[in-house]
Amino acid sequence: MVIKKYIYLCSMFSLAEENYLKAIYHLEQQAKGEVSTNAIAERMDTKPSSVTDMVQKLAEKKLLSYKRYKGVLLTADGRKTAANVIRKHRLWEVFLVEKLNFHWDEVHEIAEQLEHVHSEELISRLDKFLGSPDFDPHGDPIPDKHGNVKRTEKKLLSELEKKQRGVCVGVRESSSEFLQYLDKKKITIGTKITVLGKEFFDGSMIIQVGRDQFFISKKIGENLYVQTL
Amino acid sequence: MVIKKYIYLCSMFSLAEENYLKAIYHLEQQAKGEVSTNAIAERMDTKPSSVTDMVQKLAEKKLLSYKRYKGVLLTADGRKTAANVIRKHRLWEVFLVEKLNFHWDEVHEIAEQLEHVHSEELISRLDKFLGSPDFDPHGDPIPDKHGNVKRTEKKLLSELEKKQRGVCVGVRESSSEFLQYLDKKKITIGTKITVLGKEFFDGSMIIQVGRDQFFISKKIGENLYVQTL
DNA sequence: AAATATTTTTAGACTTATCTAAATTATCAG
DNA sequence: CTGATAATTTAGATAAGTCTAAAAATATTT
Ligand SMILES: [Mn+2]
Ligand SMILES: [Mn+2]
Ligand SMILES: [Mn+2]
Ligand SMILES: [Mn+2]
Repeated sequence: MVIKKYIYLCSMFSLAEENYLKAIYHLEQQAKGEVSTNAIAERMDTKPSSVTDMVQKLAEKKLLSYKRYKGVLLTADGRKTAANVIRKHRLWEVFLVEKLNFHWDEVHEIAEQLEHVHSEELISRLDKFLGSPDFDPHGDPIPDKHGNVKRTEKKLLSELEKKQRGVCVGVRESSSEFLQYLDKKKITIGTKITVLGKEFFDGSMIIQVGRDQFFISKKIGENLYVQTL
Repeated sequence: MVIKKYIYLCSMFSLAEENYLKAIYHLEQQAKGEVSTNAIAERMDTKPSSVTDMVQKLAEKKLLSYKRYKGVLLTADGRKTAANVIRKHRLWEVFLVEKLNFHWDEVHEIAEQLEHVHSEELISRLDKFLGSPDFDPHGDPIPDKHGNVKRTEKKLLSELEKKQRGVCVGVRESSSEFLQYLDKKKITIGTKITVLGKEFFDGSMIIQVGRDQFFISKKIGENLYVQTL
């Protein structure tokens, strides 16, 4: 029996290419307009010179548009490819939490690997197996197979005013530390939160979660997404 | 947010290293004794010179013992590492067939990718989720977490004599073509087969499967494992 | 508008994993 | 035992993706 070579190469994009596309996709959403070389380098924890190399390669492949010194923008192709990687990442996260009982702060690293497994059929069946979920365990929307994302109305908890009420629909940061803090405070996706007080000096708040009332810093409020009720 | 680099590198072995270890492990089982450079090259579909390079690297890492011109043998470490990759491959194959309803001839390629996802916890949970299966969809034994394999008594269908009866417990080759042939003939793991006749000239047989009786070539008989009843 | 600082790109080097071609060692037949 | 053949290794090249250091372009200050 002869083993097939180039599992990755015979698929369309390399692991490195997919990771760059994903990073650029996310950066495009945050800061509207061209994405800078340095921004990509920082997000990917690489050097700007490496980014320039890769960006030139991706431009040749028509996945993004690039003019020297002017930053990049994904093309329709590039955006679709990136969204598909993100779709896979988030579906796998759902699998890990719903089926393998991982905790929501443990799944990101593993999904970073699983998202690069190439098989349309696999993802289509995984999606069905999971009941075609719309959101991942952190409340992030799962793009459909065409790369379209249903963007929902949500704001940061820090944007709520005194006496307003919201339901937690997602986290902006999903580090273990932050997610574990939320667990300790019994906050998860779907939890209802009422703002009892807000301090303008430092942006801190007093909130009510279930029967508990407690203080949260500005940083917490700026990393929790809610829908107002 | 900063993305962690080197998901693969911070785990112990590279994709290429794991594939070499796996290939050598399989070759060791077939032909007892040292595994030759050419044999590895053929199985991996690479050139012998590439094999020499990799084998020298793996020897430095104490995963195998190597003497120039004399072939290689896995060390205990090397064997355990290889068995663990095979464990992952086969568990994922079970997942694909049992949970995602893939057909047994569709899962190998996808498992070739999934087997390189690094996370002990993932595999331990996957194993539990699947009910700690002992065999993969092709009847191959799944090594335990220490790399131990329960080797079962099995022989090739071609070794059976006239009037002997056996139950299919595995396939030696698992190409799509062969597996689809077996489906057409309604043979799968667990199917009972009776040898009605055997032709010494060409090794062909007449067998009974359920109510059907039909002719099979030597090649078929040499790729089907059975346990005699 | 010129000087300075920052960002971005280029040039050249390194690592991993691969290849071809040539050299070396082993094996086998006479 | 010796020469031919086969197997294996070495040497040198290549491609992908990264890095450092230096050059070039852009942005910001004064
Ligand atoms: Mn994630
Ligand atoms: Mn997520
Ligand atoms: Mn397989
Ligand atoms: Mn198998």
